[in-house]
Amino acid sequence: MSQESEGRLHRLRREKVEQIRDQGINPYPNRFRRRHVAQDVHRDMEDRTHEEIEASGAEYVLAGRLMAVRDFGKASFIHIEDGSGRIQVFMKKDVLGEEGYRHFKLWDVGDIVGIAGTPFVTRTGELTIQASDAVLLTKSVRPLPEKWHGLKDIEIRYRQRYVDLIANEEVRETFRTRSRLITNIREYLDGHGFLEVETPMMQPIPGGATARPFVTHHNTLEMDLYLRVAPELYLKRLVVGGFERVYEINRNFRNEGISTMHNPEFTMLEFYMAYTEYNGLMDFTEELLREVVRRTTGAEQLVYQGKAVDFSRPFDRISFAESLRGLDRFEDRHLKNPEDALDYARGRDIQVSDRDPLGKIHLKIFEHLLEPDLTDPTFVYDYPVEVSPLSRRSDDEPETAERFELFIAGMEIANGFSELNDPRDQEERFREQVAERESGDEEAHMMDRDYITALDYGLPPTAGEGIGIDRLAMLVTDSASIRDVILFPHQRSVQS
RNA sequence: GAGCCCGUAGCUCAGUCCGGUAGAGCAGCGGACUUUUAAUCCGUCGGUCGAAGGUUCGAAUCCUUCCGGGCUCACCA
Repeated sequence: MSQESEGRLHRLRREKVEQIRDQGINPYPNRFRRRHVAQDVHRDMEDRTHEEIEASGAEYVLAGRLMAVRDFGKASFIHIEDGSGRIQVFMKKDVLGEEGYRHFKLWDVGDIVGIAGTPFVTRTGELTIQASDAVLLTKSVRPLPEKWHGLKDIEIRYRQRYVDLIANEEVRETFRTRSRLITNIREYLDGHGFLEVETPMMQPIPGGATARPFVTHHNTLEMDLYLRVAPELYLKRLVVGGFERVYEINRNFRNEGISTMHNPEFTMLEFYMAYTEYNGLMDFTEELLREVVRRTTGAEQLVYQGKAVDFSRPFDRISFAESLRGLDRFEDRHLKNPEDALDYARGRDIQVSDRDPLGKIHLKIFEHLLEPDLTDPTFVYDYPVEVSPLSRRSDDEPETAERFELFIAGMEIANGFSELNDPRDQEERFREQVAERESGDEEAHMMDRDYITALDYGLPPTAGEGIGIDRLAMLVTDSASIRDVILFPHQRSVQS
């Protein structure tokens, strides 16, 4: 089963490599210069008649992986595939010569090969290169998955992504789309005066989110370091330093559960805008996403797992409390009284604890009963302050945080808020977190004195936000699992 | 961490309910075929049935444990 197992086919092909060497042929030469890709041929010959194509006399030098062979004895049709696509090649003994055709017969599906030739159109209408020259470039010694069904085994697809990418065109397209998505986000932010920065992935004090970190150790410094759970506190230090609009697209690491929505390392966009508060941030986010989705997919509407999602209309906005009030039989007393809220949750099979503060109970109710139904992009704003330890309190309602989350297709996509810039308030909240940590909460924050010092110098009024890039990639590629948009998702290691 | 499901040839899958000589297609190998499209036709090789133990005259099939994966839940974004 394992990739190390000595399959019969693998052994035969390795023997074949030795036979090829014995014939004086290098199975891995590197002096071939490709001059064209498959797409060049398709593009050049588009809109031409068969006669024009054959009369063109155009010469192409192509290279790629041999994906299919249809052998007729003294002639063969093959398909080769390169980074741009596929092209059919006609291998004819008359043209290649006795020796050339014998060389071709050494090829196997999966080999990397180079060919030179001229285009024509076959009887069945397929644009094809008639090869005048052909050379083996890289011998492949493992059999490819089946041509028709492809590779379906999810475990092999994730563990040996290279095979998945060879076999499944739609997987390649998914990762191209992901890349385009990120490029479009960068361009949008760069075009709006943002500076892209890189802040530490290894941090002495992991901050900016409530999550269990991974720990590592630096030998020379003789200190433990944590893989970051968020770049937040560093990015805000940069706003203190005068970079008024900054962003970072990079990995975060959280030592927590794995699911279709969670990978231990995941990619997050975090950005900060000075002189904006959370309402301005919602406006900005809406324009950013509409534009990025349109540039990435070509439309402002998409279908995710059978559900239509519309980015073209103004995003829905509803306050957290208002959304709860819309629930069946949810009354004011459930909003104000923790015991009533507990009853409400337990009556609907939501796991809550007597120790949960009111805001946390409300959040659990929201997550179970409301979040899954938020299909079109929806901002939910004004969260309970108890579940928003990093955001600024509302000046008018101190129990409410100036915070919003954006939900799309039932997924939490973004989390943003007006930043807390009062150093004494921040210090106090750190102290509370430290107390929780000492009473056993591993996710609670540690004290970050230097961050307090930075705030002492003065953080201008600022709003900041994190957008989960993997989840956004799931949306634009219609992927059901986060592992389908991460090239190498983590798997348990195989015991041999 | 808990529940449910899955693991059979290189790949895609039957066979497991109801125990009785491990199958198919593709790929491979040999042969025919100079415009095919999952090419076709003839022949042929290929298995630690995830692993270990147990029940049984006999286990891919029933039982137990373990390994790996998927989904749901919990935590989280």
